[in-house]
Amino acid sequence: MPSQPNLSKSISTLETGNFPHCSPHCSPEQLDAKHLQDLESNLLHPQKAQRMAEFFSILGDPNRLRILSLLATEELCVCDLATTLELTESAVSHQLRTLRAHRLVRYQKRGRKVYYYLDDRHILDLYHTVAEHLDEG
Amino acid sequence: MPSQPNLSKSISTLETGNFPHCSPHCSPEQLDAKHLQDLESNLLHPQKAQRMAEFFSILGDPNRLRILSLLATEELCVCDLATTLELTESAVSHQLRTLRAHRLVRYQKRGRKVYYYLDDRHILDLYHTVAEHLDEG
DNA sequence: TTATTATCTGAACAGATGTTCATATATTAG
DNA sequence: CTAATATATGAACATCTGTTCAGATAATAA
Repeated sequence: MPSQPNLSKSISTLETGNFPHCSPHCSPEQLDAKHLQDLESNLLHPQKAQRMAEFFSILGDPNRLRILSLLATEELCVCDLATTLELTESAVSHQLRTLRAHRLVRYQKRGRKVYYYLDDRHILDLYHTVAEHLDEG
Repeated sequence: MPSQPNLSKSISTLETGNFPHCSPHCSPEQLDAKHLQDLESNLLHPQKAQRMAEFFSILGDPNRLRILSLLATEELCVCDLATTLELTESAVSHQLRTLRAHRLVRYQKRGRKVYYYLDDRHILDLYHTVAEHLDEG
């Protein structure tokens, strides 16, 4: 079962999009206690960072992304995915297992075939945001 | 140098958010040539999938995410990052190298310190989209 | 029934990844 | 100048990851 933490609040301070580049922090002295406390209030906590990292890691594989790109259009069975992607059925099955475990896809068995389909449309937003990022020079 | 492909067009078919779960595809026959051609037109091509996967992989490490969460608030030098995150300066430096190589952070040298800051505010959108995803039960 | 098809799974293996350690470079202090 | 500080870097190492392979399960076909 994947964990479902609430991360929105912990990153609320990031929402302004205001980056103080080259702010007056040129002091050669150490981090004082107050400043360090400020920093830690904005810091992503280890557990949450871990969960977010795990999620991003799932999208960090080209074959998983290609599987998702196919499933975004229509549901497909393992053998059709394998044929289209030119991968072994075993490799596809292993990847689908990962995607299933993290609730990115669901499946429905019909006859001896198993049809997979996207479970989460937020992934499309991620696609688009990354696409935007990569579009910029 | 990170590549900057245009991915928007190739995923334009994903934009409807319309998932034909359990569509009339129950046929036991093979993929015909036409259907396979349709699929391949929506398929993320290997090179593009590779680039997107590399980008997601960068965000797929908890310590890199924690570095970014700190830099989202203010620029910081390596030693301050290391202190706050309780990592060695070497580990932080290695991670910053990765973030630098993929243009997620920039740096400015002042004296013997090197101050890093976020280079890309799209990362905040990614944060939020993932947060939304993880918020759902 | 047996044979075939579709999928799943664990083990093994190779390749990638992140940290540590030692060392190098560069800047400032004394 | 030398010493100390801040960062960077390559090698070594352990761990993680994705694929292949062999074998297991389940459903259909003959």
